[in-house]
Parts: sequence; C-alpha cells; structure tokens
Amino acid sequence: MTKNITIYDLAKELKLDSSTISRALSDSPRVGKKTKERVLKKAHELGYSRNMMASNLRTNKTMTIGVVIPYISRHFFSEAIDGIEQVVASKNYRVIISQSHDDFETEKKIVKGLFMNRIDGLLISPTMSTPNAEHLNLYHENKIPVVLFDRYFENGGFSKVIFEDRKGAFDLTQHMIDNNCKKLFHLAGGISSLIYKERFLGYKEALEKNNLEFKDSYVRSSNLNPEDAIRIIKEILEKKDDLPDALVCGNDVSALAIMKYLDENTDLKVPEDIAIGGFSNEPASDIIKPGLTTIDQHSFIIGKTAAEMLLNFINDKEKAFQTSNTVVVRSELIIRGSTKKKINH
Amino acid sequence: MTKNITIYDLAKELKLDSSTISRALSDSPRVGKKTKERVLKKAHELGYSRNMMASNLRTNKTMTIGVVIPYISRHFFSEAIDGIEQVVASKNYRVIISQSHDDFETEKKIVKGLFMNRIDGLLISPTMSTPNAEHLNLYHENKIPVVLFDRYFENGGFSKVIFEDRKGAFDLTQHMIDNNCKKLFHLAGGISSLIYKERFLGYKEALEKNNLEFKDSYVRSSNLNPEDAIRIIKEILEKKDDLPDALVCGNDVSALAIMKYLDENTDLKVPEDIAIGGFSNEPASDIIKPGLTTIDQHSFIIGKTAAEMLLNFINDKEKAFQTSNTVVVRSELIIRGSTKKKINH
DNA sequence: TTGAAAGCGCTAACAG
DNA sequence: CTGTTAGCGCTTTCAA
Repeated sequence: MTKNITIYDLAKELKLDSSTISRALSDSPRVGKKTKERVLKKAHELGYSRNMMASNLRTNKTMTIGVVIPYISRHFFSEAIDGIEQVVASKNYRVIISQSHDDFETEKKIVKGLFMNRIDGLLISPTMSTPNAEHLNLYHENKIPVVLFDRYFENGGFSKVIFEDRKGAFDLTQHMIDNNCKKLFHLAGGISSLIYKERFLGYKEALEKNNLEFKDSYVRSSNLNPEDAIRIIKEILEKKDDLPDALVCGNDVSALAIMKYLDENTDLKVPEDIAIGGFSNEPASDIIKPGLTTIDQHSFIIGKTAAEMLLNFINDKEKAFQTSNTVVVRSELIIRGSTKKKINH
Repeated sequence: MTKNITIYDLAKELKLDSSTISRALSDSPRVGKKTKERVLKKAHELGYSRNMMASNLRTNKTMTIGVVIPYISRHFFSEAIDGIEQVVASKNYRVIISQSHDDFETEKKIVKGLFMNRIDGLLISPTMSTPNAEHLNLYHENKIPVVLFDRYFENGGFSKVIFEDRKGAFDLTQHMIDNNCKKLFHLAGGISSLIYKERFLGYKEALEKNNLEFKDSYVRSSNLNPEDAIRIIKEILEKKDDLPDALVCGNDVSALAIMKYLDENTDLKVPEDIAIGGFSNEPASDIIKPGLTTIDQHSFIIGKTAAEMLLNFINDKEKAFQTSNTVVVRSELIIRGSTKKKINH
C-alpha cells in the first residue's frame, strides 16, 4: 500500500508547520501569497489530495446531503435528482443517491447508514409502505435537517415539497369525463401512501361533482408496477358485463403496461373503447400510440425546491427545527390521444 | 446542536473503557458476552450511532465504492446499477452513485471528490469525450482498484467489463440487410469513444461483407441524444436524391427520437420506407409502434460482473495491480417491427 | 477479559 | 504571517 501524502509530508518538505499547510490549502487569508503558491505547487507535485474523512471528523461537517428515493430509473425521480444536483452543486455540496426499491426495510438501512456517515441533511421520498417517520427520529434528535419530497407523512412535523396530487387527479378525471367517459375505474397506489390517497380522492371528487356512479369495486389498489397493472386489467376484463370505459391510473408505468397489454392481447381500442390517463409524464408516454394523457409533476422543480429548502435549513438550524414548511408544486394536465373520445354536443 | 453520543459516553455510563465499548460494538471475541449485552443495550438506549468518519479514518477503509456513469436515467445504466448494488450490498459495501451528464469536466471533479472521500474502489463508465485515463492516475498511484464498464479506453491497463459492441452492430446491420435494406446510414456516437467506434466498425463490416456501398457521408457522428438525432435526420431528409432505406443508430434514444419525428412530420413509414435499428433495449423501444429492433446489452450482468471484479480486486490488491482483466458480455439481437421489410425470395 | 495509550489526518484556538 | 497544541471519535497494539 502506497502511503497517502498528508499535510505533514508537505510540511516537512517545505519546512513549514502542518497548520500553515492546512491554511494555505483552504486559501485562508492568514497565510502569505508566496507561501500559498509554494504549498500549492508542492501539493500538486506530490499528488496530495485532502483526506475528507479527517477533515470532516474535525469540522463535524461533510458537505454531503443524502437523497433516498424508490427508483432512480423512474423519470420522476431522475429528473428530481437533476434539480437537486443543480442547486446543491452550486453550493459545493455533494449528493449521495440511494434507492430503496420501494422496500421499507431497505429504506431503514439506508437512512441509518447515511446517518452514520454524518450527512449534513437528508432529502427523502419514502416508500409506498413506509408507515411513519420513526426511522427519521435519529435525524430529528441530532438536529440534522430532513426535507421530504413528493411522498410524505401526515404528521411528524417534517418540512416537505409536495405535489398537488388531488387536483392533478381531479383535473385528469374531469378531462376524461369531459371526453365522454361514463364509467371510470381507478388504479390506485398503496393507500397507506398519502399521495395515492390524494389521487384517489381527486378521482372520486370528480365523479361526485359530475354525478357519476362511484363504487368501491371501481378502485383497485396495488404497487402500480407493470406486473400489478397487467394482473389487474386481466381481472377487470374478466367481468365482461361490468367493463369500464375509462381507466384513471395512479402512474404512467401502470397505464403504459395496460395500453401495451390491450393492444397485444385484446380487440379493445384506446381511446375508443377505453380511455386511459396516467401520472408523471414518463418519456414513453409521449412515444406510445396513442400518446398517454397524463399529469406532469414538474419533478425538476420539486427536486430543486426541496434542495433549496434543505440547504436553507442546514445553514439555519433554528429555522429548520422551529418551523415546518410545506411547498406545493402545481400540476399540469398533458392531453394526448389516449383520452380523446368523441365528444357529444 | 445536540452533542452526538460517542463511545466515551457509553464508557462513562457503564464504567468501562472506550476500547472495550469499541470491541463490544464490533462484536469482538475479546469481550465478555455479558458485557457485550450491556453495551448494546446502553447503546440502543442512548441512541448511539457509530461515527463512520472516525472509524474510516482510523481503519483507512470506507466500505464504499464509487460509481460514475453518464446518466442515471438511461435504462442501460440504471439496470447496471441494480446489478452492482446486488453484489455489493451482499458484502456490506455501500455505493455512491454520481452522474457525469456525459461531461468530462464534471467527471473529473467527481472522480477527484470520490478519491478525497477515500472510496475503496471505483466503477466508472466514462463520458463520450473522456480522452484518456489521466484523471484516474490518482487511483492507480494510490492502489485503489478501478474497473471500467461499458465504455473504456484503449490502453491504460485498466480491467474492464465490456460489451461486444462490434458484433452487436454487425448482427443488427446484417439483420437489416437480410430484411432487404440496401442503403444503410449510420448514426454514430463520438468517435473518440471506443464503443461507438466499435459499433461503427461492426456496421461497416456488415456492409462490406454483403458488398453494399459504403460512403463516409452515410455516417453521422453526434452525442446521440434526441436533439442531435432530430437535427441529423432533418439534414438527411433534405437530400431527397440520396435517401437511405435504413438507419443503424448508435443507441435507442436517438432511434426513438427519429421514429417519433418521422411519424409526426413526414410521410415516411417505418419500416417500409426506412428501417431503423438501435442499441440498448430501452423500455420505450418495446412500447413504440412499430417496436424498435435493438441490441440488448444485458446491463444487469455487466454491472454485476464489474462489481464482482472490483470487490475481488479490493480484497486482493496484488491481483488488481499485476493483472488486467477484460470480460466481454454477449450481445443479443431483439427483433421487432421497425426492421421488418418484405423479404425477396 | 479488560484497560492504557497512541494515532489516523486534519483544523482551529491561542500565542507569538 | 506562522507555529504550537489539542482534539474530532474511533481502533488497535501492548500490557495487565
């Protein structure tokens, strides 16, 4: 093992004290211009690289924020990460990204691990099955700021950047009703997750407002992954006397899986026989034919806003633990072919 | 600021020495069973959490490996990451994922930053424009194992897990020729990147083998993002007397962008007027109509293999720096509608 | 089985 | 402007 170069090596070579080296390296005003140059030159020469473990230990800061999300591959999250990175990089913070794969046990491990590494703040979008914020207590107790984004908890007093899920679902459903849909089913996400509860409520409110029939059997809960979606659409199609003419899906991933299934395995046409709407505006939603009508969640903005809020809290701990801030990001209905039924005049 | 609980706090409470606490916490055989239990209980009670900064500094290990990729949102990479995580998690290592956005300067910064954090090993798929491995010298000099995956360099002696790009491109091109394509253009990636050079060569070899005309003007280089792809297809379509009947694209992202463009802005039909093939088997490629014929890269396997190799090297530095290992992962042609021209008999 | 003591590499108060 | 000194929290010889 090659020995790593330390400030002591530089100090010895330059006949200076290690503290001077340390100052020079962090560009302190308390060291001469000439000395700085000598130090920098020598550091480069020897291939010196500051040991952040030691530095962090000493300063009790890591300049690192942890980001925990269900899946990096989901468009919503990868775009949110881009927003987070943009903000965070400009302030010289680093980001550690971890995915929970929507598994609560994994999430707990990650959250614990990040704490042990003494991150300066945490940005988290919990799993569908995360029941409460207990695993985040450690952060609260040790005054490490946490900001939730997208998914969140009812209580726990965490600051968050969320999306107007209910309005989004309402607008989507209303739009489908306006396009002559009469019998709308809903593919819901895990009901323990508030965002999916909100989406469900938005759907339901739209039905009620338009005096359309609502039945519990119109709503199917699942994890909204492709496998779930296909299983559910099969179940729905089995009851031939009770077919919907529209599907309000809790996300695009499930909606896309269903569109593909219908196209390949049935004679049902979208949107003529069955209209379909989704959530998140995945890239594939603009590629499929017909295009999938969906709710854009402005995930870049969500990520950006959450990161700004977190950095704010990191720099003002008072604020972080005396207030609880909630920012709601606006929804946007993206209308494509999958909902274009003929309209009665 | 709440003071963090340290082993000294535990030691004081239990009237033991900090070293005993440390041993108990890491389940050393050199401490009594009863003592261990007391320590663990107290640790839990006080909400103790080991400070990895300090631990890492002392042991000179971080149990962390860095992963640097162009984009987390690309299916190829997110799947490779899943492969990496699977291997690495089982050995209690952590993963730090960073994206370079295919920008060399960003990559350099990330690589430097990861080194400063003293990761135990690095997995990297460099940017298209990364000219050489100079920025990885730091790792070599300090005997920190590096494994390249997917993208790589000609020399530098790095171990790597790569894909049989040439064969993949050859097979794809041959398949298109078998489907009656006569004039095949190629959307190439940055030529400085070997994988795209290989894909180009595979394309070219297939033309030659079939005695089809090859011209430099048939090949267009770019970053293969959607914007580039659309710009290029527009340019190609302008020369109405020199239109291709097939496009061999360097990746799916560009192929998909072109299919969408053709569908929305021209009368050209895929595959009748122009056949299209891609690389990577993005999820959208199976959703678009017609489906996009592509080369599956088994990215999960690539990630898994690269991670296994890296862990191997971490545990046997000799091997890591005395040998250079190259594993090639097999390609698989996925045939879909986008290349199904009528075949002459 | 436990304790004492040193030190990983760095920073920051204090002193000059 | 530079040096001295102490210590962040942990692990690990060495000693008992």
